[in-house]
Amino acid sequence: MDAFFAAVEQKRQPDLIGRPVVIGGGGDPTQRGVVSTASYEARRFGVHSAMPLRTAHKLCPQAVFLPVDYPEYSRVSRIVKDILREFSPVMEDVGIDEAFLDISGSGRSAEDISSDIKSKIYDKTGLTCSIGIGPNKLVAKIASDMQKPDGLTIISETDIESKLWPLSVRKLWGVGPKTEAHLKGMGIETIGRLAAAPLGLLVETFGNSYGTFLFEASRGIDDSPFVTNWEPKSSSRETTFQRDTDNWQVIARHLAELSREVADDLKKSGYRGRNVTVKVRFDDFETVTRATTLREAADSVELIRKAAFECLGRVELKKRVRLVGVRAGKLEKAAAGGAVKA
DNA sequence: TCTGGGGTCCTCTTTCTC
DNA sequence: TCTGGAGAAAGAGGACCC
Repeated sequence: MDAFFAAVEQKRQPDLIGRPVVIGGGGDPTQRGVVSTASYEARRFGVHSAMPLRTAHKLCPQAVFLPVDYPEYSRVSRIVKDILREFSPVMEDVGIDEAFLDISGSGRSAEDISSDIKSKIYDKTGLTCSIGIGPNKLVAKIASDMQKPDGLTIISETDIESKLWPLSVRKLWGVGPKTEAHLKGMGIETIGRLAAAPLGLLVETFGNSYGTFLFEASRGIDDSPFVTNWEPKSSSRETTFQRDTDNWQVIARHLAELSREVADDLKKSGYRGRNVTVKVRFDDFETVTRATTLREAADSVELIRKAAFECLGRVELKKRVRLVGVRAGKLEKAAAGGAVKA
């Protein structure tokens, strides 16, 4: 979906159409938070996702800042996903505003299906999307990014060299800022240059798994399957304080509250965690985690909180704390009926 | 001066168990 | 009882995604 959160807000508040809109945090650009989505009007001022709200406000003070309204975006997301499933039962969710669709068995042309999908989504939601067609998920994903908004890009196996190779390595799904910088240091800036690198060098530099991935991805090779049903592996809550703190009471109060939220989330989703991890980020952004394994999987506030405090006790609180978080991992499905104890 | 929150997966090291 | 090795599990950190 194109600038999804911002587009949903512009749809329900039409006076926002044509204006720079920035969605993020609590919607107050003087508070801590980052940009989730910026409308295309705001992007012209240099505002982009993951940018601190304060920075966005400096770049574009006239923008309308709004809080993230997940329930509403999820509602619209479900409408979109339902439409996609009409076109193929093989759909893989990629977050709230993206999905992969396997249309290889449809017998229709990609252009046909794409224009059908676009018009159906527009009819039901008033929103536009960008579609990428490729021989696999990796290539389709890159294609979907090439023409936005409201784009359609088709890349076939024979287009890999001409369409993929000139692009920055950063365009590959799985190459982030760290790897981009590392590759740049090796003189590799484009996907084409990456494709020219010997497998041995990549494996030596990045390890077997990631090195092989880079080698294949640069050639447009991706045989990863569609993941059509997904089980959660962990469930977590974390908070960044508005001001860094060294007040143990404040930290403890938040840790207790986060533990409660994690337990609530587990109960609602019908899972129990076998493992509890506490995360602490200090004012210099150093982040440490401490984990503990429970005797048996739990979803009770008491057990999760107790484990969380045991973990916190192993963290040396030598600097001001910026963030605390609690995560339940090693999830197991709660036994039937276990979640409805009165 | 800044740098969210919710996730996944990988790697390395340590600890446990046989 | 001590020792060492192999392999699994646990713990910590880091990179990446939306």
